Amino acid sequence: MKGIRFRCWIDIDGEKYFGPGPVQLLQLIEQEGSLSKAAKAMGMSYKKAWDIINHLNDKATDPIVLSKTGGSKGGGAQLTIRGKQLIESYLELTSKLEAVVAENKQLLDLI
Amino acid sequence: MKGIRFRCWIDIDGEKYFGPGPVQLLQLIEQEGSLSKAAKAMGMSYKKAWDIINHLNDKATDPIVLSKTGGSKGGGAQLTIRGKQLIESYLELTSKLEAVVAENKQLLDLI
DNA sequence: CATCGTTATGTATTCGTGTATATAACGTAT
DNA sequence: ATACGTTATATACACGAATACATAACGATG
Repeated sequence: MKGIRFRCWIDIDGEKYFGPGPVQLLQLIEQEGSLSKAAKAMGMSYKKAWDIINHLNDKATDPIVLSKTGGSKGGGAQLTIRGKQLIESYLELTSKLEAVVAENKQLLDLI
Repeated sequence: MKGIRFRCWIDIDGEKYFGPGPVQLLQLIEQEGSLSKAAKAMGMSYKKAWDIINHLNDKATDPIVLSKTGGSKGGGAQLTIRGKQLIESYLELTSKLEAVVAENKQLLDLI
């Protein structure tokens, strides 16, 4: 089966900063309230998930995710307002791109 | 420096078939008349370039590149009409996507 | 028929990335 | 004070992909 696909992401200083992977991870964090559960839910190692979130917070002017250790539930993680805005704006953009792609599927007739 | 980037490609049966790399390679083949020169021009090993072209022709209903061995110049490669159409249509699509991205740069203000 | 530059093809090796594994720190509740 | 589940962090290992390397085939030309 043939199909047109695309990927859109944000670069900072030439290196990948934010894209489909982080989006899904943030959505799962919002849903689960936990970084380890979010990582497991998307079949990703905790370390990689943590690296992503750390990088996200590190390079941004305002934090994207707030996390805490200890407590009865062991700790947890949640999105900031900025984090939620970031997801929303990104999804808005990708949905526009998706629409353009859908309008140009005749490209597939060439192969 | 921050920026929004994207990549668009064609899948066949879930695997990458055609994207930015092959586009550039095809353009250089058209310009040079040679696969080895095209590969060298984009700093790619000849083998990888050949694999790409082979895969391109193999999966398509009509060939994208015609090549010949031997002769006074050793051989050569050139695009078919289909190949040229493919490049043109692909670039048309990506330029539309580029326009959408450019209209949504305010996303960057969140980080 | 020897030469030449290209296409065609296989194999070995390097390298980056993700995963696995291990350990520490944290703080609430029992 | 102990237990628990999570965040935080470092190191070692496995895997796949890209690259380097090596070699054969091809055919016009002189």
